[in-house]
Amino acid sequence: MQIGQAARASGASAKMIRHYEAIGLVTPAGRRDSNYRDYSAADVARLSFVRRARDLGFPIDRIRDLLALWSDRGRCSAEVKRIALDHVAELERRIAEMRDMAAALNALADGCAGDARPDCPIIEGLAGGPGPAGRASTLPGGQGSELRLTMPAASISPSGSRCPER
Amino acid sequence: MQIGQAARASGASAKMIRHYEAIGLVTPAGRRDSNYRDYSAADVARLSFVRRARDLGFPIDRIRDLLALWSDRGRCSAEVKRIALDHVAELERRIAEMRDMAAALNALADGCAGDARPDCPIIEGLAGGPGPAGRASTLPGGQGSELRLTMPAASISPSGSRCPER
DNA sequence: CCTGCACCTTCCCATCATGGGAAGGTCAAG
DNA sequence: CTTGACCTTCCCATGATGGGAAGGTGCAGG
Repeated sequence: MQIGQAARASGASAKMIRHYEAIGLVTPAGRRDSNYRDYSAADVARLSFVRRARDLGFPIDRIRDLLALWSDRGRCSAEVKRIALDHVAELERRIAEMRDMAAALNALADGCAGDARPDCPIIEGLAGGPGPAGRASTLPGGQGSELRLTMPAASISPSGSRCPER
Repeated sequence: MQIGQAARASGASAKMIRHYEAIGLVTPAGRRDSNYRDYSAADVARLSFVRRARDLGFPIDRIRDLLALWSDRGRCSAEVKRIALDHVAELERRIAEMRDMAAALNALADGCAGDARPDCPIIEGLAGGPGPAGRASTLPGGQGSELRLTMPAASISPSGSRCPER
C-alpha cells in the first residue's frame, strides 16, 4: 500500500506519516523498487493508533510511550492508566487556564455598553493595573496631554464618535 | 529607561519586547547614542497593555487591533466588545474541544484496572476503531502471531507481567 | 588605565505539529 | 509518447517564546 492509501486508511496525512517516520515515532516503512514507501495493515494500524492518540491531545512523546506499551505484551495497565490520567490532568490544567481567561474577559465585557460611545471598561482593564485599580487617566489612550503625541496614532478620524459599523 | 527596566516594569521579557518591535506590534523604541533602546512611561504602558492582553490569551493580531482602538479616542466600545467576545467564543471552543478529549479519556480510563495486569481498555480504545467496536485482536499489539514480529519491539522483558513500579 | 560586571546589540536556532510548495522520479492508461 | 496521478526529498512558514553566541557600552573599583 502506498503512502496516500495509508493516509486515507489511517486518517493521518501523508505529510504527517513521513514526519512521524522522520522523528522516529514509527519505524521506517518498507520501500519498493521505485523507492515508494510500502505500508502493511499492521503499519496502518499503528498510524491509526497515533492519530487517535493525537485526537485525544497526547503529545508525540507520550504517544511514543503508548506505542511502546502497546507492543509490550507484558505491560501493566497501571502504566498506561498513569499516562492517560496525567494527560487528563494536563488537559484540565489548560482548561482551567482558559476558563479563567474567559471569566476575566466576561467580567470586563459585562461592564461594557457595546455601543457607539468610546467608554470601554475592557480597554481600561487592559490599560490599567492588574486589578480594577488604575481607573484614572494617567495612562496613554486616556485624555492625556502630551502623551497623545507619542501614541501609535492609528487612523484617527476627524470628528468624535463614529463606528465602522461592520 | 533601558529595555531591561522596561521589561521588569511591563512584565514582558526583553526578548519579547524586541520581538514585538520586530513584528511591528509596537512602534520602534527610541535609541540612545549607545544604540540602546530607550523607553518612556508611555512605552511601558503600551507594553503592559500588550502583556495583559496576552495573559488573556489574545493572539498578537487581535492585540494589534486592540492597541489601535486604545489609541483611537473616537472608537466605539462596540468594536472592542466584539473583539473581546469573539475571543471568549474562541476560548470556549477550545475549552469544549479539550473537555471532550478529557471526557473520552476518562471514559477509557474508567474501565482500566490500573494494576499489574496487561489488559487495558485505554490501549484497546486507541488501537481499536473510533468507537468501542473492534474489541478483538485483529490489530497489532494483540496476541497476533506474525504481527508481533513487525512491532516496534520496545524493550520486552523476559517474563510476563512485571511493573517498573515507578 | 585596566578589569570586571551588568547590561545592551544583532543573529541564528529550537520548540510543537503541521501545511505548502518546488523540483523531479514512477507508473499506468490512453 | 503524453498525460495525470502519484510518489520522492528538501526548504520554508506558522505563533509566541526561549536560549545562546559574539561583540559593544557603561560604570564602579583597584
